[in-house]
Amino acid sequence: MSKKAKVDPRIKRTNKYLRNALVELLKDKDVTSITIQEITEKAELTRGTFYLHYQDKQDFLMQSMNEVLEELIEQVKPKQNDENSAAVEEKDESVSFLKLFEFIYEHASYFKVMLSDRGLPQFRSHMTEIVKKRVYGELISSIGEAEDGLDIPKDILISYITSAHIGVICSWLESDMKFSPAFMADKLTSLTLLGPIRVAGLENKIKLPY
Amino acid sequence: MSKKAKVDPRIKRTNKYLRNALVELLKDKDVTSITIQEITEKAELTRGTFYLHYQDKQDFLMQSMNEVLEELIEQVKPKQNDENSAAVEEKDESVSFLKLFEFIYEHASYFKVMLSDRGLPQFRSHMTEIVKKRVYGELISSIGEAEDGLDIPKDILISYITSAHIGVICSWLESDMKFSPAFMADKLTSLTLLGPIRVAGLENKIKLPY
DNA sequence: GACTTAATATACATAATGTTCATTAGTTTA
DNA sequence: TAAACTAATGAACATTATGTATATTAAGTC
Repeated sequence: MSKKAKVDPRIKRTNKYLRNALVELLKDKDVTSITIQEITEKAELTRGTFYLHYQDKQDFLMQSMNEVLEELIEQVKPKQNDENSAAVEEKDESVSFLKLFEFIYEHASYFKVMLSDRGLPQFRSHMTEIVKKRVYGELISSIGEAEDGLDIPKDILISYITSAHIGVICSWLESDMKFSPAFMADKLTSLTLLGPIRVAGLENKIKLPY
Repeated sequence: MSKKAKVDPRIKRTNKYLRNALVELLKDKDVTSITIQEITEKAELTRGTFYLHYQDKQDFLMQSMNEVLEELIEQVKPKQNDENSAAVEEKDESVSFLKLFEFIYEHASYFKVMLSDRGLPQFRSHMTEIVKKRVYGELISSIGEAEDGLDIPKDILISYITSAHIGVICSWLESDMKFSPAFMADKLTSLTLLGPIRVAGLENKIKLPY
């Protein structure tokens, strides 16, 4: 089951051009007001060529999104010893915050526009799902075990954690990655473990507005 | 400076019909694929009437959004003793989590679609700004004072808190508000104060994947 | 070099947009 | 209540983007 399906280089080229054109256009205007015309023009291709590969704009956007996010999943996935499938149960299946920040760092301009409100709305929710499953999957399972004693609904807790995670990523991207991936991963760990108030050192100084 | 500007009842009616039509359509399809044609049809108005009030679809969407969110700001704002402007400095300017949950509860169907990925992307970012300024404004100021000792960048911290907050709201809406606003406000307070791990009672059981 | 397939150029039907204007109907106010 | 105002309608029209079809050219494969 080889992965390489020998795809025509012209197709690769066309897809790349279309994808790049999209990202360029997203820097100026939001995805809603970008037309297929504009995309193909910027990509220096015919509009007909677009329809040779995609049904419509939505189809194109979703496919591009899925390609990038599947790559992200690959990167973030813990390496498996494929040769010795018995060793898979090994231990430490944990997926790191760090890997995620590193991948995003490498594709920053794409993530920045797609997570902004100019980008595809589905991108944010898709990424949130990925963070949920791939980054916090293990943590979530262990919540399941202790569930009875939990005085907070599990899905609220999970939404809290994952949304906060995505929010931190957005803020980092908007600052044009002022800090290193390692720094970010470290801070996010503190926030998750201690909570935002204690991290800020405000536990005695503040009363919350509830 | 009276607030009531005596707006023609026909205009009010038209706006209401258009707004309702939008929300209805958003239950079935995403905002991108909804046309002005469809909106006016569902509202049982002429397309010409639409252009009498709005420049284009985006204009309409933004205005509707702003109206609802300005109402939210009003609700969430601490009551001022307008008659005695000296008493404004009083104390406890705090804006409650509770008020926010209560307002959203009242307008649940609107918030649910608008915060989903079928809605206006700008809605989420606008709401995030409101939560930042109106709900955590005071908290953020006090961070400012203690800023020197802070070992985490302020904007990351703020993004963490506000994104988590919005995330919890979305999860609540998606569950069709299984819990009361008061319950939600209470849980969110715990999460902010203690952090998600301690709230889940996992502080000893888990190692984070960093 | 022959075969295959992607990209082009072009044309066309369809649908939504945004504008205009004369007419009808509902509100305000003198 | 009649006159004056203005919102909504209906209809027409130019423009733009969409999606499809087809014959031709160019690039990649075997």
